Amino acid sequence: MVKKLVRLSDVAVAAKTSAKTASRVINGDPRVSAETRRRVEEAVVRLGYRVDLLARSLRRGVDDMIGVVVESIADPFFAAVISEIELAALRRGLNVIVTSNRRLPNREAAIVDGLQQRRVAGLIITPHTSDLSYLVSTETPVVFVDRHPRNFAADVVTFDDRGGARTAVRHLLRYGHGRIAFVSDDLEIETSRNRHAGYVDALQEAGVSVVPELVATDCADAAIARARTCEFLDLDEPPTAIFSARSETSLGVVKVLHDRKRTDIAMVSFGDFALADVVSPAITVLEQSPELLGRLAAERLFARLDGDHSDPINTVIPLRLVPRGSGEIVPAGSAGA
Amino acid sequence: MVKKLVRLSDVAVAAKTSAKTASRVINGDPRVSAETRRRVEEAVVRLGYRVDLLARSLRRGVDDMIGVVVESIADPFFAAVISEIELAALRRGLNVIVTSNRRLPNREAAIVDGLQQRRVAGLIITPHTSDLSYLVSTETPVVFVDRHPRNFAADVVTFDDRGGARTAVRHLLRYGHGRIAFVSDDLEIETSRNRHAGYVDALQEAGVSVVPELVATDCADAAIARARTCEFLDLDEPPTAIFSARSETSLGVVKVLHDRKRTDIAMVSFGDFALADVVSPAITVLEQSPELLGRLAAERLFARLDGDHSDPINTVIPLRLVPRGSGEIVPAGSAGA
DNA sequence: TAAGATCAGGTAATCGTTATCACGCCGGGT
DNA sequence: ACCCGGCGTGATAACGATTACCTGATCTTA
Repeated sequence: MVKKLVRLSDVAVAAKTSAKTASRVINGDPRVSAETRRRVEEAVVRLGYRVDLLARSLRRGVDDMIGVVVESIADPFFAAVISEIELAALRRGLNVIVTSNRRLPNREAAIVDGLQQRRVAGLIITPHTSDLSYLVSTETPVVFVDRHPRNFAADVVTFDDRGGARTAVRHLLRYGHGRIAFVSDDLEIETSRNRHAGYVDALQEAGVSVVPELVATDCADAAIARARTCEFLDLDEPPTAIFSARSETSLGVVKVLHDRKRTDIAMVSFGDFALADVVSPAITVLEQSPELLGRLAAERLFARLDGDHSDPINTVIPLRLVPRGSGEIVPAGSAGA
Repeated sequence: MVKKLVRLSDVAVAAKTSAKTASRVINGDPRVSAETRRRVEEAVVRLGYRVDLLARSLRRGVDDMIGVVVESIADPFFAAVISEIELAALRRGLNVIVTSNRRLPNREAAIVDGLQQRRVAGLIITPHTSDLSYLVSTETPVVFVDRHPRNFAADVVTFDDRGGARTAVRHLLRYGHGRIAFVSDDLEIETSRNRHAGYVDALQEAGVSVVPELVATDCADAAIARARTCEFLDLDEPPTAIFSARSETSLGVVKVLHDRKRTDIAMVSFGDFALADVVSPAITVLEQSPELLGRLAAERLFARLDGDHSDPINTVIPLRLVPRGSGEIVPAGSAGA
């Protein structure tokens, strides 16, 4: 039924030599005479031989593949991260196996387990649960992205979430806003927590108190962000500005502001998104580059693969505020900045 | 250096039985006595044994992994397709290797080659080059998505590109447009070609001739689409409507129309995108569901994996026009539909 | 010229799992 | 009493490539 595959030993026979020598040719070992090499190469082509990567990896003890675990593949942010990692891996002759935890509590451990059983060369993980005990005793190099793992020493690449949020909120404060709402994902997620902390930092240093009714930290998707934004606008004393801590939630906020034609409400988004510069007013964003995140993570991982045994490195990517209009709206009745 | 892994034979020794029997327990073979089973399970837990998936796949001849080849992982469309495939695979206990051809001519063959050398259980491919000779002699089940392969019989799942484009252009014609521009990616790509054909169909059946200067088929990204749109608008006789054959190009078109405040120009986009309903005017789109595409492709592939040997099936997903405003703009000086 | 180095090539073991096949053992049908 | 069949089990051989280790032969070099 299944067509017999061509093995290395078949090639060896055809080239009148041993499997070992054929292997040498395949792997570019220089200690093979030109003549033998030629014969082997000819046999490879003639028989249509192709290395069995599973067998090779089994023997070598490590697969030429890196595992990537993100929250969601469909999220443009993670999609960009993955894409960049794949590109870097490609250059190094590695393949990428992508998995998403979809925020399911037990899924992360199961995924990482599975990847280790495949003997991946390395892992790049966006930790969701904080419990990483499942890989405590691992030899596999791991790099964490976007979030810090708890109780686990490894390279981490993140954005300056807290500092960035502080910058964004300061920006709004500077334009005279006193009632600034905060929209984010669950505070269980480290990025949300840090961005919230930055929000609080900025308000406190300006002597503005944090109003609980202006803080919504349960926006797992754009739809929920929409609902919360509506609630904000329906308050007796609605906010004059909104800081959205994530692109996904920003889509919800923008949608509501647009539907209600509230061009008087300022807004800054943590994270850029498509058409942010096209809607009216254009959205002021804190620019974060998922590509850079992916690239730096891949570089770190590769360094480890190359035997870098130094202490874990913590890379923090700074963020840049890109004013486009929505963040420079002054509150009604104000004289402006 | 490398910690010795626990092997199945170690488990066997600890459980005072043979490797084969231990294997039987691991794989849920019923022909093991309860007592032996218990001893093996205990040993597995005590030693922390984990199957080596590489070894298992080598022995079995097939890896529990499916390979997915798309054009770009970062493209929201493909990201959604991949995400859905991954979900389906997860339910079946399979993992997904994701690769992108990035439109590099030789890359596709190399990728598929590599995946086959890994003995993937199946492949889901968005064919880029039309030459698929590299997998002609394959046993591996393959499903093509979004585009048809040339000279290769296999399951294919696509959208009704031509019919959809026809619908979109008819829509514009109905609103009185006579000068309708066409913006798309290269016609080398089958989807572009089909959508262009649908565009021509609609014009011809309405007795409108195709004007070459209103057709731009070289828009590989949003930036080029922007440039072409500018050129259209600068013509002596500019179009009154634009049909953009892809979400990516639509972003470029929308950007220009917005920058120039040309709210008098109608537009329909093939493919929805974030904020399409928020910009002004909201963009009328032909709704295509990448999730459905991914799901159907995965279902087809799984059916093949389960031994379905019937003739290749061609699945075509219909599209729905979603009027939102931009497609219902009537040309200046017209009385309307 | 002899000892040592270098080189091409080969043999056999190994990676960890699973398939093949054979072996006792027990109960039931004849 | 005897044979058959199913069951639980295990020894051994794959799966396909690589690596550790070993041959000879050729080439240096003191």
